[in-house]
Amino acid sequence: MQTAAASVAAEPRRAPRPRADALRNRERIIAAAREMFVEYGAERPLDEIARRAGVGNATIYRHFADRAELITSVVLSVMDRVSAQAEAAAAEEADPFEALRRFVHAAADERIGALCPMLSDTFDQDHAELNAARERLEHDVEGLMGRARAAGRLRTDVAVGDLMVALSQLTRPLPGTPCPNIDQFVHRHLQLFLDGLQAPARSELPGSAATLDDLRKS
Amino acid sequence: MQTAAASVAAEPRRAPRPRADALRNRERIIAAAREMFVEYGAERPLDEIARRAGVGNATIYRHFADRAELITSVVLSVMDRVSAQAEAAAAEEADPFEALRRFVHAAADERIGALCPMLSDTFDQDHAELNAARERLEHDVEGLMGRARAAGRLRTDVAVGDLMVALSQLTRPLPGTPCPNIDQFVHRHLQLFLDGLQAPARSELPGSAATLDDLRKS
Amino acid sequence: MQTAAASVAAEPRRAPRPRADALRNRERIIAAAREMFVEYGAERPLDEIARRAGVGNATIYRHFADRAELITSVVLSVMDRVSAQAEAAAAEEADPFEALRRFVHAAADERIGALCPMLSDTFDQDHAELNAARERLEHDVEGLMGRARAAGRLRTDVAVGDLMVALSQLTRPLPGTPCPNIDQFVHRHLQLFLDGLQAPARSELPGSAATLDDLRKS
Amino acid sequence: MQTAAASVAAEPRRAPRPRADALRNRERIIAAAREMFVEYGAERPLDEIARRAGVGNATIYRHFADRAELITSVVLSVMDRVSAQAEAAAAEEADPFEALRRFVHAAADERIGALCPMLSDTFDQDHAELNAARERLEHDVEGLMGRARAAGRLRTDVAVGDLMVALSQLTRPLPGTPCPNIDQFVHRHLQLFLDGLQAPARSELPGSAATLDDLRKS
DNA sequence: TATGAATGAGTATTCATTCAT
DNA sequence: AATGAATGAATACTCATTCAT
Repeated sequence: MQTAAASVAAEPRRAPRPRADALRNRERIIAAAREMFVEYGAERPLDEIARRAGVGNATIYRHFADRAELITSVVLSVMDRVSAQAEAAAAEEADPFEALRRFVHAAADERIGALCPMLSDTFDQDHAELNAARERLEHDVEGLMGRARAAGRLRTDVAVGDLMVALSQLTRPLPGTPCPNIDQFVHRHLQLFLDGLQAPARSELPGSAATLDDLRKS
Repeated sequence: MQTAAASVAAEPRRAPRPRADALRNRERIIAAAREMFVEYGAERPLDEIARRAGVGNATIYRHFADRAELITSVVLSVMDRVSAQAEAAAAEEADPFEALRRFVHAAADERIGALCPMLSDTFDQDHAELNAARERLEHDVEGLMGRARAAGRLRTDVAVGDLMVALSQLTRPLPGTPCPNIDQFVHRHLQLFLDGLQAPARSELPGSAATLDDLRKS
Repeated sequence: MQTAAASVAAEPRRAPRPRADALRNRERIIAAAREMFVEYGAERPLDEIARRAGVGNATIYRHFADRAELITSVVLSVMDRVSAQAEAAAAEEADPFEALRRFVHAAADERIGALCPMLSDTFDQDHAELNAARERLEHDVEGLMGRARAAGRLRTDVAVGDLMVALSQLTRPLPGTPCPNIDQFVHRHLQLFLDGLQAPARSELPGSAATLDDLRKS
Repeated sequence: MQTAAASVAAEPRRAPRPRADALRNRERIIAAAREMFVEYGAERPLDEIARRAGVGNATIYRHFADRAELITSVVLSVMDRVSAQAEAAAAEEADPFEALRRFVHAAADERIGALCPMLSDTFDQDHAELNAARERLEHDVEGLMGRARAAGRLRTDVAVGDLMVALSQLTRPLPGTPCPNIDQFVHRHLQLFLDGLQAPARSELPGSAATLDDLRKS
């Protein structure tokens, strides 16, 4: 997207338009890394990601300055997809709670668990693109929850932070385990959790409702 | 000692009563490792565990042949504590669903998230003590769920594997953050999940109910 | 390269022609290890071998999966050279006992003492290439000894195992000393030993003649 | 029990006469170490030597300041035994060459191979007791060789250094190999070497005859 | 540009030696 | 005096990153 501006040609120097195969490699690497992160966590050898992407190891470094930058790119890519799912659910689903439910399951399928490195303390939290993506996602999810709450379908003592953290936790890969083992459980757990979210509340919750911002500072 | 040994002749090797300080060290190491596993997963440097336990690195190896043996010991220790909590809840809590609820929150406090390495594929699944501990725990939790189900308080489409995995996932701390940060959420999430478990079921679950055994083979 | 690969589609993996400098490093490492083994045995730190070869330590692992594989490669390399010497002596030396004598001195110069790790119990005896090399060497040496025996120049109560072991032992340098110190003795000792091998036998030998195979199993 | 030793009183201070069991332990340790050195070289873990001797590891340090001192003690013990064998052979064997032959085989049986650490460069060569032992041994062997030479039974171009080095080399354990494998060969090799030593010489030797002193400086 | 090779900084584990009982 | 436990200094091996082709 930063290169999009240059697309009209004109300037002969500067960002010399990426070659088609280079772009393809970049996407392959991100995709391979996303699967790797979800299945095994973010600590896999880069050589393995390279092998899985079908490129040489050094090629990763041509596209991403270091491991941190690769992780950031993967996270951004996943947030994009998840936000898009939230927007689609809001646009296409009439029933407000069903929209929320659809989003939750869709986020799991989009590998929202690959966001987990975002929560590590080695992760650079102050990153412009990332903040924008975070705000977009928070805005989308708050919209979904607000509508459900307004319709009396969502209990009133939960906020967006509660949902996002639980969603991440329930879909996180077990470290060192291939995903398939856990996958069969994920949608069951999400469904149970959603049932607990419905109004009327069946119990009183300890603590207090949290937003995404609470997460970053706490 | 020398002469004492000689008197019994060539005895194969008597277990020579562990020294008090050695026992203390052993427990400290297990405790440090448990916290480490819960917070960061089972792949942390052993040197860090040693530092946290306040012992030299090699001391770990005096007590545990290698990393695998340490992990096994931690897992066993946690399973013991969690089973004990299940049994206490069953014995002391009159209301069947309240017994289950109490167990779930207590298991979180006992760091049940430290069981996650058990699910890794490098973990030796065929271990006598471990199998015994697993059976005891499963039996205990099935007892709690059975009573709640019989009393019509627990939805009928969930089994022990569903509960244990969700419980582990929801109580795992975010990597790189000290526990307290997440702790504020954990009991909220568990409460929401428990609300979703109550009868009557508010939705239909995908997949099918799973036992602990399913986890090992899947 | 990328596109080249794509053109052949999903080829299993073509052996990609080793680079010249990589080959050079490989040979340097083997040579350094050979000297090390001869002087100090096969238990020296790999870092030391790396330093002596003038490469980084990790480079050893790029070429050899682990210490065992390095040892095997060194052994194979030495066996090759020694076999070549045996064949040259047989081809070029008219007098049968002189051919044997020439081989013995040449083998010492080829560092046959580096074969000693082959006799350790941690050494993988069942290795295809190794068995082939062993058979070739045994065949060559038996040829030399057979001719000398047939000519009545070699005593009849010795076999190839006797010669090879003594040859290895007598040429091993004293640990901790640079080769030259012992070298002045080696050829004297070999000469004395060869004199003892000549027919007619001057005494009766204890035990019985041994082949190379006896070495492996005993 | 431990005070029993002090019972004879007299001097309350100063070298309080070693206790019987302490002496026994000391001998056991030396014997265990000698076997270990011969079988596996001098680099075995001290814990293993302790176990083989049937004592605790720290007991070794009560008797020997460090590994070097233990090695020295073993070497001294072996030199003693070998010198005694040389003297017995000289005294009891009428035929001069037979005396030499008997000594050579006896030295092998006394584990003269355990002297090999003496040749390492980490070994303290300037040690009073050791020098005395070395001189005694050299004197004894020179006596045996001198008599055989005077009787015209020993070739005239060899000296004591030639014999001692070859003897050590031929009886040295292969590193990492249990002794039995090589033992069956040792006496055959020695016999062949002795046959080569006999007069008349069957070939001309390269280099020149060497004494034990040449070894230390070369 | 893409690659295979090289490297140094890390981690697991072992071992000689010291300490507390 | 003897022991079992503890420790820090090695050593084998891995991996992120840089270099040469």
